[in-house]
Amino acid sequence: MPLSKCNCEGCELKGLFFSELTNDEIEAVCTWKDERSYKKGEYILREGDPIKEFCYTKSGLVKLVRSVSDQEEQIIYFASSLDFISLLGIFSNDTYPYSVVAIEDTVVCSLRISEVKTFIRTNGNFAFSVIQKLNRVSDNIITTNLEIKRRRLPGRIAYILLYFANDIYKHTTFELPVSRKEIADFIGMTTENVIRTLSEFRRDGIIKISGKTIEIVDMDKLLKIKQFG
Amino acid sequence: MPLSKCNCEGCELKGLFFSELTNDEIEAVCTWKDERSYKKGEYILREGDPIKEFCYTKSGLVKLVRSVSDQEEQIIYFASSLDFISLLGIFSNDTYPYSVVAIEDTVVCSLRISEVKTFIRTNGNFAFSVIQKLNRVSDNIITTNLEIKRRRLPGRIAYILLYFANDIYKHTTFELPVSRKEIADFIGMTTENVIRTLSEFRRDGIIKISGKTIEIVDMDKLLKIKQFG
DNA sequence: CGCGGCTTTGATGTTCATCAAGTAAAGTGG
DNA sequence: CCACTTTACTTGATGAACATCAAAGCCGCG
Repeated sequence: MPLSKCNCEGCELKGLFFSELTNDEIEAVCTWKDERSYKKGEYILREGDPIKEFCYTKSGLVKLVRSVSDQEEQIIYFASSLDFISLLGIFSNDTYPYSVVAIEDTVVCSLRISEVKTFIRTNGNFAFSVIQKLNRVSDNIITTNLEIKRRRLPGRIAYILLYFANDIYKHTTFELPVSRKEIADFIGMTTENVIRTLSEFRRDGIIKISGKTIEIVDMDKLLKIKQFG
Repeated sequence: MPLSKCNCEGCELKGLFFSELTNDEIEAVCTWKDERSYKKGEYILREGDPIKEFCYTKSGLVKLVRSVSDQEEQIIYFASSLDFISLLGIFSNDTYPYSVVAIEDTVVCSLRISEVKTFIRTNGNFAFSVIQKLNRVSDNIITTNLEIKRRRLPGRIAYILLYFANDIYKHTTFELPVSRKEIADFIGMTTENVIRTLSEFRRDGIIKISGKTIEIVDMDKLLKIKQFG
């Protein structure tokens, strides 16, 4: 996995993450930047690994997972492009409390955490920018988990289908990037009941399923289930 | 609710929150500091209010709640002394996405958010300190919610009892600061089932209950229920 | 006193997990 | 490429976990 040539100036993240840095500073960043590609299924970070880098996704889709017992894991969050994947405890822990796995081909940009920490201490605007972004991601994770928690099975399934349709793919037809089991691990239900609910939605004409492809046919009904189910 | 005189130098938070500021800077902080006391049950912040202050609890106990419908609310977290209560989205939102209510008599210290933001931009070490602390709190909330989510009713009750006993009161006998309904709103179950489970624990000789007072009698058994229930 | 909120218990039905069994799909080695 | 293995998916039957409804006791407060 080779280092890429420095092309931060053209990176779509510049405006997001580096808006507070001067071009000279960005030059400096490039000397310790590392851009890597991961295939679907590959581990990007492993639970328990020492935190050495500050990572974010340039493109692709990843899941944050933690194992809660042998054979059992809990999915914390799905992070899409331009999200941070180093966040939970990155500045307060020494090791990652979760793993990050690519669920689609993903490009990750990593900065050495020590250098990021130095930048935070010396560049207040950069620090503020980091706080804002970390804050937004944590907020998202917390809110998403609360929204899931207050719903029952059909509502949870509706929620996640609409999440992929509206937030990730911005289309009513999309390829489910996750297995039924992964949905189950995310919403805290069993695989069988995830499948059953999807089948019911299909029988009721709310969605069409063919393998991993989902088409939302009756958006209104799905929204109502999300609201009241 | 009067402003207190400036006594930050002696505040137990100095080492926690202000360790990165010089005495002169702390002096400056004091000119826009506001310390207030709240009685049990009082609202400290209200969902939807504009975020003008950066608040933390000096002493007491509060709950972070959000209303999810008429008659229904969800408890996000219990914050004890020296916790931050302004966190979720404080640097990325304009209004509070949740309310904060005192569940015991509580003293809250508030700093004007605009001044805190300025300090973050001009004092990198302060910024870093804020990031660390926000990070730790978000991490706690996320982890707690995941731990609750993966358990069933008895495990969830055991979890919250042990949380109050070990983390908050550091004693096996304590006054439950929350109603049965509030426990229910936190763990995502009904009030009746919270009561039923507590009664079962009592019948099984795991705890003693008299009103709000809880005594943990069989710690081993409670720990096992927390682990496997 | 009496009202309203909190608590408690029981009865009942719904929701969900578990177990079982079978099918489809996807990877593996010859 | 095909037999083989494994993994993902699907459906049904059953029982456990939980919500809901109902009713009554308790307690603080006006």
